[in-house]
Amino acid sequence: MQYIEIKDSIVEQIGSGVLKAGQKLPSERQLSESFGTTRVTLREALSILEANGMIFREDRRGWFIASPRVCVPVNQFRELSEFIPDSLSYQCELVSADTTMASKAINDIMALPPFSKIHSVDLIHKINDRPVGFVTYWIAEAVCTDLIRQLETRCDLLNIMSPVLDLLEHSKQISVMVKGLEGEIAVKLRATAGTPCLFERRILYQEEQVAFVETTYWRHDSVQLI
Amino acid sequence: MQYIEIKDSIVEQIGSGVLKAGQKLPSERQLSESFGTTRVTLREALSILEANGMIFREDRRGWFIASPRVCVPVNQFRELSEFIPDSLSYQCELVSADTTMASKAINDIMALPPFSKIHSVDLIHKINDRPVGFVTYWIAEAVCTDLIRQLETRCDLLNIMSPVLDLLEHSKQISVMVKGLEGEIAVKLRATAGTPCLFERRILYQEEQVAFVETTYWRHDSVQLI
DNA sequence: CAGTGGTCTAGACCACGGA
DNA sequence: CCGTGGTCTAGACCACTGC
Repeated sequence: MQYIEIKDSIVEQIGSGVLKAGQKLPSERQLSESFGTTRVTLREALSILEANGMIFREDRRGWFIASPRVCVPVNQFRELSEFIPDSLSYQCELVSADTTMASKAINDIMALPPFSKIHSVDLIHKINDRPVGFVTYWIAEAVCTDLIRQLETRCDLLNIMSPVLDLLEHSKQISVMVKGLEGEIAVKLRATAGTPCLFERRILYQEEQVAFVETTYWRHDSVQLI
Repeated sequence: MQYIEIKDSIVEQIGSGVLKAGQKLPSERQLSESFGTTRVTLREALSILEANGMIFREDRRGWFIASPRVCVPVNQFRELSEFIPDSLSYQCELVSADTTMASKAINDIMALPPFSKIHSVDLIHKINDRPVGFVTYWIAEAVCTDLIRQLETRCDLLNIMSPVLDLLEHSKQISVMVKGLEGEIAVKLRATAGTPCLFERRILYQEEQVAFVETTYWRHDSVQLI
């Protein structure tokens, strides 16, 4: 199995420090020539490293060396920024935020009464300018009437909502699994369709009713849930 | 993108009930011919379905339709058997169990005093006769001196240790991430090297010392952590 | 033993990223 | 506009599974 040797060779280069976090690998054609093989076989080797989170791909941009995973708390509702080591930069990008009638997809999870309105917010976590997490919030309007306006000037949604979240904390439901990225979310995370990712969903209840849903797709090389 | 159409076509077949959970797909050569394409492109489509946990691969055995994910509690130390729906069968297979001096790999995590002995136990969770989880336990000998002997007749380790675990529960450390399967574990889970899996580690402390380490590699299509 | 999946070759074209 | 990664073709051989 030639691709195992290629993989090991690249692992060694990373371990020895010749290849550093964030650095771009040479082009697939160059690499396959260096290893005396074809692109198909080379890509097999890269896929294994990708599955292990040692390298990652940005769609049509190439392959890069991954940084060590950032720890993300799954049981606390705290801003990700608090968990980023000083050596890395962090930025949160607001993708969209508005208040609308619940769609079918939302109602499948929230089971709201007819004509309920919810806040729907999408945002992206960026570490060292790389998008690593795509988050969607669905929040019953009554829970935080002023949310959208506040997001116009800041995007630390969990901070904004922290008083509310503290109240709801007692009945939460968390779910974590692996999913493949698809569609808009894949594009926003600069991933190709089908890239496996870590999927996390947190639901908070208020009087038996779903009040708060957070859904995050994490680039799996970037985070570790704690 | 031809492989997207192929993927969608298979998704539809699964949705419509023509393909049922556990069922084997036709051979890659047959499928690629039906779709009028090559094996490479067909495998691209299958890989996306695999990343989404809709189908899974058993090394050299073929492709199968996945069952819905089983919920696995990550915050409680309860036997998996309690969480298996009645429609599925569950079995726990003891791979190895013995008491030895801690190796380097173990000490990197447990940081034990010199010459400490630990119980080292490997076991496999099987659902419907399919191995879906490979678990390794490292347990300080003093914590449960009689463990190995008890495992000779039963393999519900968490039940056996439940009184101890209840005592240690107050200081636990949990970590979840995606990893690629490799080596013996890949073989035992009938997976090919590099298959992404859900990796879970739970550590319990006793008086600032690591007393209990549980490491699980889950086939990602099979489980959802809650 | 037949057929399968795993691995590999040697090309090709296209759309997109970045200069 | 060049080079890149994404996609695809049409084969091939081998080791293993399951009969």
